[in-house]
Amino acid sequence: MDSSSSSGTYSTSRGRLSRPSRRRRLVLSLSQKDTLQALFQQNPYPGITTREWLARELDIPESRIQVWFQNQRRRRLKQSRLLSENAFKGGQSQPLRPPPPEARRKRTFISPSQTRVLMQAFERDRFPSIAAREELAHQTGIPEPRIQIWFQNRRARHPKQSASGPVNALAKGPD
DNA sequence: AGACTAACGTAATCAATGT
DNA sequence: ACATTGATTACGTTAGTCT
Repeated sequence: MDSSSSSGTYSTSRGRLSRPSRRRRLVLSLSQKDTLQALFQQNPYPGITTREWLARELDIPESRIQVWFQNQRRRRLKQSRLLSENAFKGGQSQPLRPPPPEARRKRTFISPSQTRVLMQAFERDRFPSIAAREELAHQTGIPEPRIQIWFQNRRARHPKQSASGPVNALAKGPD
């Protein structure tokens, strides 16, 4: 399978018998990491414009850029905590608060018919694999990263209603 | 085998949109 | 005002890469 649509290399899916549920892991090149680190130093919270510019510049999907920044912020926080584990005397050690300057991604509109497709898929499987998500993306025309977010939000807001419990567990007891 | 880290999970929250 | 819901965050976990 190709694996060469970008300058980044993807893992060669070691022929796992169980179908992979995650997307193949991206391996960043040295120069890609360089650019990411440089931009991170300028702004650890890049907006959609910067992320999309980076995505084009590095030939990496924007969603992967976004995840890289999420992971990198965490690495930085952990690291700075180790450095200042007991040397917190100078005052607050700059909690790296998020002053979100740049604009977010514009809200994606999902039509009722698209929502129906997603709902049906959700009932079949609340944790769709990358293949399933891409299939849904193809069916609906919604980008796969947006579908992933849709499922995350859906799971959080519609918790499983006791799969093995009684069907009518709506009434929370009379008062 | 262990370190590193991309991918992915939840929970809370921000924010746009519709009522 | 308020409900709904997409987007973003911090933080924890899973799993592929590399030494």
